[in-house]
Amino acid sequence: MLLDSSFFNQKTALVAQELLGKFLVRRIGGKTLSAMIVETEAYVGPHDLASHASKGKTERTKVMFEKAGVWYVYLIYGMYHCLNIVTEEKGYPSAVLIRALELEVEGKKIANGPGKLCRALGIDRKLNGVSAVAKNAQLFIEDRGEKIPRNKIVKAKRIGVDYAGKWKDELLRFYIKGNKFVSKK
DNA sequence: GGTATGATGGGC
DNA sequence: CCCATCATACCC
Repeated sequence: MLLDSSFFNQKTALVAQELLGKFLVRRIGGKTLSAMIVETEAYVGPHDLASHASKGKTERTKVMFEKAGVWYVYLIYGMYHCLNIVTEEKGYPSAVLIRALELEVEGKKIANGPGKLCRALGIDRKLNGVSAVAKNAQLFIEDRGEKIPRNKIVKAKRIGVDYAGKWKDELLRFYIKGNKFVSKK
C-alpha cells in the first residue's frame, strides 16, 4: 500500500518511527528498486536547532515548509545527497531523514548511510520538492505489512549535529534493534 | 579495535 | 566560514 499525505501529516517523531519497516521504492530507467527502511532521524520544527529550518526559510530550506509528502533532497559536504520526507502541516518546517536501507549487492551493504543510499538509488537534487504521494511518483514509500514492534525500535541521539546545543542530545534517531544495515551503533 | 583527515561545493 | 558524509590512513 502506498503511503499517502495523511500518513506524513503527523508528528515528525511518530512518522520517523512508523517509517521503520516500510519500503522505499525507486523507479529509474525502466527498473524498479526497493528496500526496507531500517534507520531514520526526525527534524521536528523551527525550534529544533539541528534542523536546517531553524535558520528560517531560505532558498534551500523552503521545501521543508511544504505540505507533508514532498521530498527534501540536499547536497552535503559537496559530494553526497541526503533524502528527507517532509512532514506535518504546510507552513510548518519539519522532515524525516532516511538514513539506511536493508539493501545489498554481491554481499556488500550499499545503503547503510544517508549518502550511500542516495548513491545506490540514483537520488539527487532533481527530486527536491517532488511529491512522494503523486500517482506516478518515481520515488515513494510502501507499506508491505511489516510491523516493527515497539521493543525493537531503538531511540538514540542524531548523528553529526554537535552544533545544535541542547538539541544534539534529543533522542530523535530511530533504528531497528540488531539490524546489520544501521549506519552506526 | 579505534581516531583523524581529505575530498568537494553550496549555503549562509 | 560551516556543514544531517564517506573512505582511507594510520595507530593501538
